[in-house]
Amino acid sequence: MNKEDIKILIVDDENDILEFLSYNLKREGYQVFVCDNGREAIAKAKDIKPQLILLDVMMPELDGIETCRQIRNEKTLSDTLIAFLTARSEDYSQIAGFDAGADDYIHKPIKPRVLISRIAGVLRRFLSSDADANADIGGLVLDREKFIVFKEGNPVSLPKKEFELMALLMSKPGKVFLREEILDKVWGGDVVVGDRTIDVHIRKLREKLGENYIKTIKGVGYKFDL
Amino acid sequence: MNKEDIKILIVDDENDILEFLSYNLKREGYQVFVCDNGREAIAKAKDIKPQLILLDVMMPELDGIETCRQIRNEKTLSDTLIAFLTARSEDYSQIAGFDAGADDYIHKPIKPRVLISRIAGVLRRFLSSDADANADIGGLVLDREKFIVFKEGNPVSLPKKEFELMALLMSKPGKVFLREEILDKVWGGDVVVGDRTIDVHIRKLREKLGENYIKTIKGVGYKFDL
DNA sequence: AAGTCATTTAACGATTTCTTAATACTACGA
DNA sequence: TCGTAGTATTAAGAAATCGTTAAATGACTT
Repeated sequence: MNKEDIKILIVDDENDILEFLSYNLKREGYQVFVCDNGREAIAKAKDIKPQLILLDVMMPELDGIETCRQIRNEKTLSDTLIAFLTARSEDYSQIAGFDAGADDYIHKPIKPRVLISRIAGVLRRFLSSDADANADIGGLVLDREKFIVFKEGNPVSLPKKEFELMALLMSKPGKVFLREEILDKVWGGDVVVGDRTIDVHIRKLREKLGENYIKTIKGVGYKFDL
Repeated sequence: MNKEDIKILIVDDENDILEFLSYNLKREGYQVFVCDNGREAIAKAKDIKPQLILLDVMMPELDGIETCRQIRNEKTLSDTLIAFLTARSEDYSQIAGFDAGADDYIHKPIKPRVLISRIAGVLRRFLSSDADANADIGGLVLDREKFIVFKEGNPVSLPKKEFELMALLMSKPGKVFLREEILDKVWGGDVVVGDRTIDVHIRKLREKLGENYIKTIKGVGYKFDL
C-alpha cells in the first residue's frame, strides 16, 4: 500500500488546524479530506472510506468521542483507524477515547515531523504498510519511535537533527536528496542555515555510524546507500 | 504525457518573478503562459486549460486564494492543478490556501532546481506522468533518483555534468541533439562554454559506459542509440 | 555560575569536477 | 594527395564543491 492510495480525513472545527494538517499530509503524498464538524465527518467517512481519521476531541455539537462511537458503529468503516487530536491538558479524553475506539492520540500543538512519523506509525501498525517501517539496510536499523539507530545490533543514540537527517536519508535508500530538499525537510522551509551546516551533520553521522553509509554526490546532494 | 504537452500558467503581479519562472520552465520544455492578475488568469485558464497553475498568493485586486476558488468552481478546469507561490515568512498554517483547493505550495525565494523537481513532483503525483521515469535502453538504465547509470546491472556513478548530459541524450533515444541544444539544456542558455567542452564530456561518458552508446553526427551533434 | 551538549558558523584545506588549450586524428571533396 | 572542417584526445589549470576543525552560541543541567 502506497501513500498515494491512503485517504486521510481530518475533522476539526478550527480552520487553522485543518489547513496545517492538510498541508503537511498532502506534502507527504497522502490524499487528504477535511471537514469541520462531527456530523459531516460521519457522512464523509461513509462516502470516501478513509484509512485514517484524525478527529478533534473538542468540537461543538457532536464531539470527537461521540463521532468516534458512531463511526465505530458503521460496519463499512470497521477497518478505519481513528486518531484523536487533543490538547495536552485534556487527558481525561485518554480514557473516554480509547473506550470509544480510538487507535492513537496526537497531542496539540502538533509539529510536522512528529505528525508525519506518528501517522506513518499508526498506518504501519494496522495496515502492515511498509511506508516507512524501520528501515534495515546493511546492518543499520532506524527506530523512529525510540529515536535510536542500531548499528549491527548496537544502539547508537543521535541528537535530534542528526537523527532526522538520517531518517530522511534512510526513508528512500539510494535516492539522492538535494541540499535544498534536506534543508526543507529537516530544517524546515522557513529556516535559513548555511550549507556547511549540512556537511557538519553528515560528518557527525559518518563518525558515529561509519563512513560507508552516506555517499556524497558532488554538486547534487547526499544519499544513503551501500 | 510528455513535458511538451504540458501547459503551465503562471500568475504573479511581479514581472521579475514571471520572467524567472517562465524562463526556467520553458527551459525544461513545458509550454508556459503568463499573466499578472487574477481576473485575467481565470479567463486565460478557461481558454488554454493548463494542467498546472502557479499562483501568487499576494496580488492586488483579486488575490491568489480568491482566484483559486473561482478556478475551482469552473467545471472545465476540474483537473487543473494549482500550486501557490508564497513568501517564506507567510506560515502555511495561516494560509487559507488548501481550503480553496490548492495542490501544493512553493516557497519564494525560488531556486530553479527546487522548482523543477517540485513541479515534476506535483505533476507526477496527479497525472501519473512519466516525466522522470527511468530510461532503460539496450542494457543501460538511467536512474535519476539515485543519480546512477546502470550498465548491464552494474552501477556506474557519474559526475553531475556527465550525468545530465547522458540524461539528456537518453531522454530521446535516437534523436540527434545539436551542440547548441546540448549547451542550452545541460549548461543553461546563459552559460558560455566552448564547444570542446562537450566533446570532453562525451569522451568521459564513452570511457565509462562504452564506445557504442553515443554516436557522433558530424556537423550536427550527438545521439544516444544502439 | 559553571558545565554540558546540540547546533551553527567561519575559515581553510582537500578534492573533485569542469573547462580550456594545444595537438592529433578522420572523412571528404578538390 | 592535400587541404579543410569537424571531432577526439590529452594534460593541465581553474573553479566549484565538499570535508574538517575549532570556536561561538544558546538552551538546559547541575
